[in-house]
Amino acid sequence: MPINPSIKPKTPARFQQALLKWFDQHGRHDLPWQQDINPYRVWVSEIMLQQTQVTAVIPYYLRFMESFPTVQALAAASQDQVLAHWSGLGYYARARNLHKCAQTVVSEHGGKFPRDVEALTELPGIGRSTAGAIASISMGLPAAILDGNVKRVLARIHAVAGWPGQTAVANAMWEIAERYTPAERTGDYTQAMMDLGATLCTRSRPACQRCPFENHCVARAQGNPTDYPGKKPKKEKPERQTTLLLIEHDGELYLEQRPATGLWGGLWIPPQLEDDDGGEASAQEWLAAQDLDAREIQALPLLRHTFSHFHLDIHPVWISLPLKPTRVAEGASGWYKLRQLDRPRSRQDLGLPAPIAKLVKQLVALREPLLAPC
DNA sequence: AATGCGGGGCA
DNA sequence: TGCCCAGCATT
Repeated sequence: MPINPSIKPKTPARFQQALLKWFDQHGRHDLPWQQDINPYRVWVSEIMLQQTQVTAVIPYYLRFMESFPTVQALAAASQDQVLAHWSGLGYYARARNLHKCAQTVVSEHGGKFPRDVEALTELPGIGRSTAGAIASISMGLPAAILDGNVKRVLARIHAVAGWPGQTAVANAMWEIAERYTPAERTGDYTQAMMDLGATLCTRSRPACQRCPFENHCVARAQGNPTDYPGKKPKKEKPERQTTLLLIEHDGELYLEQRPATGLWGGLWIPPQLEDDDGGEASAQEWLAAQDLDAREIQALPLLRHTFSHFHLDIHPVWISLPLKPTRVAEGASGWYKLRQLDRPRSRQDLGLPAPIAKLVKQLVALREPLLAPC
């Protein structure tokens, strides 16, 4: 790829024109949140899309909208119901913020999202970019966004060096984003930028040949579009160990609710021995301490779950009890049918972290011959 | 196994 | 203001 130093990005007006033309012809217009557009629907989609790709979000979004069609419905729901709908998406603090935000919109804004970026930003879980997306897409206001897709597109077109996590780099990109954002058709422009980043200007193997800015992109001219945006400096992830006690009686599993904030906040998991890699042996110890008798104990294969800042090695131990104990945990806890836990639709009031859902699935497979004799 | 995604919250 | 925090899909 020859380097052409004379290449220049388009002026804002030409940029908008080319982008909107591309969007009209090749962009996606049939996504669920592009139908019946209103602030509530756009807001929910934006929060989900912050962390997950479109194809994964769609089923969650449809289920969410079916259960909570309005901000009032969401505000009236229990946090457990909301977390259950979020179960498997990750970043559960966002679901908690989503719920809190709905209640704020109802109690302090009469059930209407405020029609201005600054006021939107005050709401829990809504930052500058998400506020811009809601304002432009659902209200037609001339507000800029700078999500991951837009960062990638702009960083490449202008060959912006550095990692966008750095304040100076982010500020430079916001300035470019504001400069390009048009006063007319702002919502279409916003969706077009996100669409371009998601479908053509992808992290790896960008489809530059099909890009409307192929001949006006500095990174393309340099021949190294994937060098932009700059990478986050990486650091070592520590490893932590934990033993999970999958306590089962008669097809039911014992679960406890996590504290409201922090890791897996508000979600339901089996009793946990933290910083423990003893597996079966420490499970025996725990049972003795609880004065419980197990009918059967079986260590299951190690499950490594990686969080953003550490690895968690989960040592699951399946414990089959002959009798259901009367013991009650400090916090919320309960016994739940394994086969219901295994079907998201039938555990509408219970959020499970992804690795726990995976373990439940394994357990069901293990138990299936016993549960459903043919 | 590495990567990245947007915002909250704390020193 | 600059860090650290958080869960999963994709690659």
